[in-house]
Amino acid sequence: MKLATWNVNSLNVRLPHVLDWLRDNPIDVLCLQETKQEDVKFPYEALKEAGYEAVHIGQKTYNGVAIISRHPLTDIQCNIPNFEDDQQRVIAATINGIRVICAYIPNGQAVDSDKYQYKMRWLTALTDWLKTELVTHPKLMLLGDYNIAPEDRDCHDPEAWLGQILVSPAEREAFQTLINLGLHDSFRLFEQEAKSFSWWDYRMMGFRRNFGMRIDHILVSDALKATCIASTIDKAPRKLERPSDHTPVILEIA
DNA sequence: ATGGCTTATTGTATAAGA
Repeated sequence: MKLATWNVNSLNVRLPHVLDWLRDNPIDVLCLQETKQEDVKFPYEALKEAGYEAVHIGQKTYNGVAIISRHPLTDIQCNIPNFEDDQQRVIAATINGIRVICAYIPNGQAVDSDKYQYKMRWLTALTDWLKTELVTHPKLMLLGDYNIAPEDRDCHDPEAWLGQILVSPAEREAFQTLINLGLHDSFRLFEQEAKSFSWWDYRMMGFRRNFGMRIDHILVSDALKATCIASTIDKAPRKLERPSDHTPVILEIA
């Protein structure tokens, strides 16, 4: 089974890329972030024609997450339980016995901003929820845009970014706290090229110069670790006309 | 390099992303 995560930066704009990508790649489950559309506009029909079921929670302009799957989705959960949040950033479903959680973790804007405080609060709530979720669902996977580059090697220029959002010590500690629940960064279970990134700024020819960050991740629980076969980043969609600034991260499991 | 891009919006400038 192959699962992937992709921040599409508006599904309205990127639907052709998503459909083309699904046609060309044998993906079973795709988690999307930043659909930026209300549920009434979500392209259930086009995805169904492509052979996928979908669940989505969205809003106008910002955020919005979806899971699309070739296999049945059950026990749908939207948002983090007991966490007051008017932003649509989490959707979860059970697929083939695996708890699949799709998350769009807040960006944070700047370390001295309210949005950064929200990001940190949000990460705490996510961690608390996952702790209980892991008890009932040992086979669990957290896929999404984390807006955190866990290590210096996940950043094209750690010195320039020192202390900034995406790499700040508190964010990296929060990532580590997730790992300490018994999760594993599946991309790092395998040998990878140096300077592997999943996002590149639209500005300053970021992609052509490979000025990027690895901020999209697939964490897997202890119970799934041994089933992991390969993890890759597919840069092809980032090379298309009008691309998302993120590109898909893929995990293959047995 | 604190942004030169891209998205959406009851728009014609602003907010947000990362």
